[in-house]
Amino acid sequence: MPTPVPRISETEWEVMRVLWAHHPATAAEIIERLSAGDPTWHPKTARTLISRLVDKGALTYDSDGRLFRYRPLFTEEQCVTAASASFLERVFGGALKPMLTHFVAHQELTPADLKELEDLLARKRRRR
Amino acid sequence: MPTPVPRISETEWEVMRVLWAHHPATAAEIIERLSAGDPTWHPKTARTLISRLVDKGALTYDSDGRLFRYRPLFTEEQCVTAASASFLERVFGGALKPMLTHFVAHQELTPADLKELEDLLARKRRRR
DNA sequence: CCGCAGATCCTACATTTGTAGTCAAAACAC
DNA sequence: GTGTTTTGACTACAAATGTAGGATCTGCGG
Repeated sequence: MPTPVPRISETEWEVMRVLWAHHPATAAEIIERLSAGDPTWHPKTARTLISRLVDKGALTYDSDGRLFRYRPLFTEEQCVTAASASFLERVFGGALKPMLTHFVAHQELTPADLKELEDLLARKRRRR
Repeated sequence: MPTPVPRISETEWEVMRVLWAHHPATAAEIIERLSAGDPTWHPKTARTLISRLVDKGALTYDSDGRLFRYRPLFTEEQCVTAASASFLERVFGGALKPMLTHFVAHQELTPADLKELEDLLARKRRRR
């Protein structure tokens, strides 16, 4: 069976997102991109998180001399799916419709987005 | 300003859900309902979580003799909103449409649910 | 060759979370 | 009224998380 997607913590998600967007990448590159988005990132902190992600099997690397080029072991899709299922269960007790209703009701969407989602739902509905 | 919604952990959510469904409630009642849903709940564990929730300001209680009747200090709506915003930010980098698309694409919805959501979106769209 | 910037490795430490156990006081059963 | 149960208070302890600091190695600049 496939290794289950490891549990990724809040700050670890930021590291993963950087790597999904662009990999492989060295620690320095990752840190670079992280602090571009948020200057408060401490390099040491980022390195710790990278190591932990390797430990928990979310990342791996290829050594290039003494340099490591990191890359994700799971796609963003896989991790998103796992985290979403967990969130749905935790906060909405697994009930999907209330969850979607909540977001649609409370958040902003452009008319174009609304239309697009409407179409997606309509297609999905007709396809059954 | 209003006290911010405290951060509620995974297992704590189960305790909160019991209280949102029915409050005030004594520890014994809460434990009762928890183990009804999942017999593996240990009473001691539940009590610890209740205390922690009081500590972090998510619950309060009225003493009735030496008995405590607990009740939520925030509505389910408030906590759901906070947790949802945090999830959206963490997993989807704050992008709502991809999030909705993901759920619609990956989860099961009855045709009736699909229709209902479609209508909700349509109404929302026309109302602007 | 020599020191130094930068890379990885290892260590640190307070908090939060999951999961209970112990203790003392009160209430209830007889 | 004495032993038992119940309730809340306090304690325990490992794993995960957030946030770094220090030690070591090493290739590059001189």
